[in-house]
Amino acid sequence: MTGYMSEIRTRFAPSPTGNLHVGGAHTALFAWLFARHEGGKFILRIEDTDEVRSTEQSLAAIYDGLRWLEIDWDEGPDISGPFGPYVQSERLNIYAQYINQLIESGRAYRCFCTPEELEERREIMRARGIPPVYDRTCANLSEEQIELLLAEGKPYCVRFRMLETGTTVVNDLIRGDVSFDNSLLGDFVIRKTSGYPTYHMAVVVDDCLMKISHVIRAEEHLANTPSHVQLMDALGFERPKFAHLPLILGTDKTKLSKRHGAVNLMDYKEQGFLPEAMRNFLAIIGWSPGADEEILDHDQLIARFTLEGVSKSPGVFDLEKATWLNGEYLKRADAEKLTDTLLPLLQKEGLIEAHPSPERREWLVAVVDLMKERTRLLTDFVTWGRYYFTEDYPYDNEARKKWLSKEDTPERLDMLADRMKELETWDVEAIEAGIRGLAEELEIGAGKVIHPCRSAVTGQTIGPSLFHLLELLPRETVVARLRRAAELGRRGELAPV
RNA sequence: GGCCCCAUGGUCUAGUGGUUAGGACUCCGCUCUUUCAAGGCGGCGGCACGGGUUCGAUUCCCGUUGGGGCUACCA
Repeated sequence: MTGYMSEIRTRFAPSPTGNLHVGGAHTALFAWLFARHEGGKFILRIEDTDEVRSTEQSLAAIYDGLRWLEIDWDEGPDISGPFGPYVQSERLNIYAQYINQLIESGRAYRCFCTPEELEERREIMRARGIPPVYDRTCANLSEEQIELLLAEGKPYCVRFRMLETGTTVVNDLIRGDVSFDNSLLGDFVIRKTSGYPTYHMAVVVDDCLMKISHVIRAEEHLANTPSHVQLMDALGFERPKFAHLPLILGTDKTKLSKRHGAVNLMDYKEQGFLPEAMRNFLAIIGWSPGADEEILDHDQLIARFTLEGVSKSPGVFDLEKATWLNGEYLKRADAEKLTDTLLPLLQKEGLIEAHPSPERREWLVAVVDLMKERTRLLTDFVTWGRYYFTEDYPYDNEARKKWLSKEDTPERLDMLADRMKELETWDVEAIEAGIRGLAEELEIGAGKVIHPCRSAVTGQTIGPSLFHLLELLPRETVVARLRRAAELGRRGELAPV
């Protein structure tokens, strides 16, 4: 057992300003996997220091997304814990205390520059090629000057006084030592004019107060880390360990964002992804177990995950591969369980009643079992499996072209309908025997009966084993469909479109 | 522009101072079957470039190039 002080604690600290982004889910997953692998704690903390953009709705969306992926947390806004509250807007007095402490010790100072002035000066610095950091205009205001400005009621923010010389070295578990030249780092704002702390202030105070042992976050924060580290040092906090994860990129290799299509994690649920597949997929972007394996379930991911396996370079979100992986999960899925997740979708499409009877459900499980071999997304069941549920299914162009519009098809379909009617029993063996028997009598290949039949009954040229598929449909339905296609064919209504 | 990070096929990646550089997705063939968007088999395709170090570099160092991130009173 490790002692309390050396307990592994990681956190995911999203800001509730939108849905749970795929990138955020990736970060959360890695931090969670690390904690779980190490037998530590995973904390959820809400960083709502952006008073303007934070919403209650986003918070709910974050919960939904994490729960969907089965990422659970040990401490958080909804379950409390020894270091709460876990919502930053409820910790304002804590930050205020540290900010005041910093002002008193001289490591922070009031800045009366207006945003407009700052912007103007930044432009000039940029134009001259000088690092556009705060020029410290207010860094050395005298007590009198400050009193005066305060008396005037001039609005101000508070800035942290960074070290002016030397280097700040960030030891990153993934990238090694990264050094930054202090002279290039500016005094950043720790308290906004509104009185709210900035992210930089809150994140430092909370990570330290909440005893986060490993700050695992996306690489976009690496450049901010020297500032955080100096703040921690000034506050007398012990530095946590850092691990900056590679970013997820879009196919154009830039940071994944809205213009790359779906970036909201839950959009993938809508698209028909299974949470375990998405979790697996996210895990293997920027991480590898080292061996030639990539299909890993919940427990395997936890067992294999290490920071050493995390790569330094960013990875592209390849929807093609995600879809393939989802298909693998579908194949391996338990038909009963899969039926449960599919039911709402089928009901939404109006393909099945709200409360199927036990028999009906049993039938559905058989359909799902037959279909899951060749599906890649949950939505495939709806688009490719329509014919199991309704007579209102389309005849696709391949089926029309190759079989349904052929001259001898109607007659064969009618003969097959007769044959099907006469079968003693309605099961796979009888159906197969009936179909093959007809082909033999007609002295044609079995395919010449099978394909038209599939085309007529499913409207498609592809699908599961025909005999098994027919067995799952009522005999009358099959006969009716054969006759209907024969009739439509004769009337020339099944020509390719 | 400045600072920081990164660099193995189109994509995700394994890997080593000496390997036929391995796997997966995609793509393309072939094959099985009643079909393929299923299965099986096979194939195309890669160490960014230039210098070093070394008997030998994909691997170590430097540079270049390329890509990305940060440069907010957003997080």
